[in-house]
Amino acid sequence: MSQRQTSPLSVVITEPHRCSQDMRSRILSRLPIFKELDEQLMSTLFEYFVHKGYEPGETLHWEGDPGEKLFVLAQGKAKLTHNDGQNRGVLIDILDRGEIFGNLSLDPQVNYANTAQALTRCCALAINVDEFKWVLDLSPKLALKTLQVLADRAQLANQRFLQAGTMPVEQRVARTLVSLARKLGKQNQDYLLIDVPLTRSDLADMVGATQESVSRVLSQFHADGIIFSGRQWVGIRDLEKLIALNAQS
Amino acid sequence: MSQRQTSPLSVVITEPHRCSQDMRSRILSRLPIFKELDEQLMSTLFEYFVHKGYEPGETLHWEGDPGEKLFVLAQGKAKLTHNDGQNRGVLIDILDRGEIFGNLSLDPQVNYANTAQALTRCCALAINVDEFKWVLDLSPKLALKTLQVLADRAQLANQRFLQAGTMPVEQRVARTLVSLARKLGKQNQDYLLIDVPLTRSDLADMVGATQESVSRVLSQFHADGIIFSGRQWVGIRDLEKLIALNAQS
DNA sequence: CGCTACCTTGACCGATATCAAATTGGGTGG
DNA sequence: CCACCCAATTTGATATCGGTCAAGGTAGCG
Repeated sequence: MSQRQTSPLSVVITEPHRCSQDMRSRILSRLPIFKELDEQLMSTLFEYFVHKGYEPGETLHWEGDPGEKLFVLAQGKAKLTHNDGQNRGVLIDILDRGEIFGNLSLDPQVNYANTAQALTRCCALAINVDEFKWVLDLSPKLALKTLQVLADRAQLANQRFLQAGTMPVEQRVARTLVSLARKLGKQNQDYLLIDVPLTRSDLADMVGATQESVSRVLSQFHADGIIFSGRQWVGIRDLEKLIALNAQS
Repeated sequence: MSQRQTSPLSVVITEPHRCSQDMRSRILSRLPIFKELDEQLMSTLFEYFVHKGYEPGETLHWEGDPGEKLFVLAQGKAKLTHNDGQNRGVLIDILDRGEIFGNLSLDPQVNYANTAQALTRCCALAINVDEFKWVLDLSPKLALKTLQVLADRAQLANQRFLQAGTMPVEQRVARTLVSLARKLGKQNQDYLLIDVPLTRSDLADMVGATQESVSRVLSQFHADGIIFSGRQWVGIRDLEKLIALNAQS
């Protein structure tokens, strides 16, 4: 136990401010949203996307700023947060490769409703909403897919609100870990790593609790042999037990 | 004070299961969503809408059922809720005349994410999502408007979640009353009536608290001369003070 | 006028937030 | 590879908001 440790999290190798042309169009064409687009349209649409790299901690867009763009994460991970003044915030979602965010309402008059911040070195593609709308006119299916994304997010938020009032912190943490594992899990030696740098505070902002409470819960889980953790990372040893925890009651 | 009281809430006079053809198209054409549609399209779209009346307590659609339709409330009030098993639920929004709800994702494969229930006698127009989509193909602007509705709702839910963890119940109730007053307020003699039948439980489901806690808070507000209330209704005497309450800290 | 669903009040207690120190993981530079 | 360092984490003690359980009240519909 006294041996030297390094964080088990994946290191993103992308050069900052750069992701290959090739990768860009590959990412885009794989997106469910663009699946049913005809090729002609797709290539003109892709022209409009600009790419940019970000270092961990850098902000892709700020809540409250004019919502000029729509983003797609091409590489790395980012977090989507919503703040209320200087107080604590909500961590709405962890964004992974291929996810869409930014001004989903597609109305440039509307400000960004949340802030996107890089968790790892990452690369994002962005398009002006006006240009996106222009394509939308040609393919309403795109709009439907966008609707779906928003509907899911609204749904998620309501569920969180519900759980915040109903369940004890322990269950909320358990549930959150499970869903993170499903989304970002990476199998290591003898545990399932949640492959993204997440502080206890981040986790706290996801479940609606304090950093300290989350820490206590994780300590307990650790003592019970359910998880394995370090700074900014959590590995799951016993997913079953975790699932059982949030099913009961 | 010993004089006989009747609820000050407005009574909806609509015949059940009936709202005039005239009213229907008037309601629809006034909707922001349909504002920019050309007349030809609008009239064909309106053909698809069917109307139906509901008694208080009746359900317009159930969470979990196949999301076949999109609704527009033509008259009366309804509430949109989200439940988790038999436990407590969330009251997502109070629906007023002209508001859209139902399966906003417009994917008939998706189930309704929430339940809509009449609070007063009311009348709603409904359209099959398939038919709506058909019109969508002709006018993508419609989709944009729908996106806006969803984006707002997601935003609202996140704010609620944030407040649930950050603010004491008193402030959450104050804030909720203010927003209800803004949306549904009707000026009476010496108070601003929130013109919709809302139980303490409903209010509790909006702020994420128990009926009892809400009752205590309202009692306090009453003692402080801020509000005036009876069964299923609340009137606001001092809106300023209420606003001050949720602004502080 | 009576009944019942809705609302109020009280007592008690537990889960969490807060405040306050330690402790340490693991990145960095030598 | 090792020593250093600091932000991230853990842990403790304490206060308290608000949930739960349990009776009563009462508004206002029929």
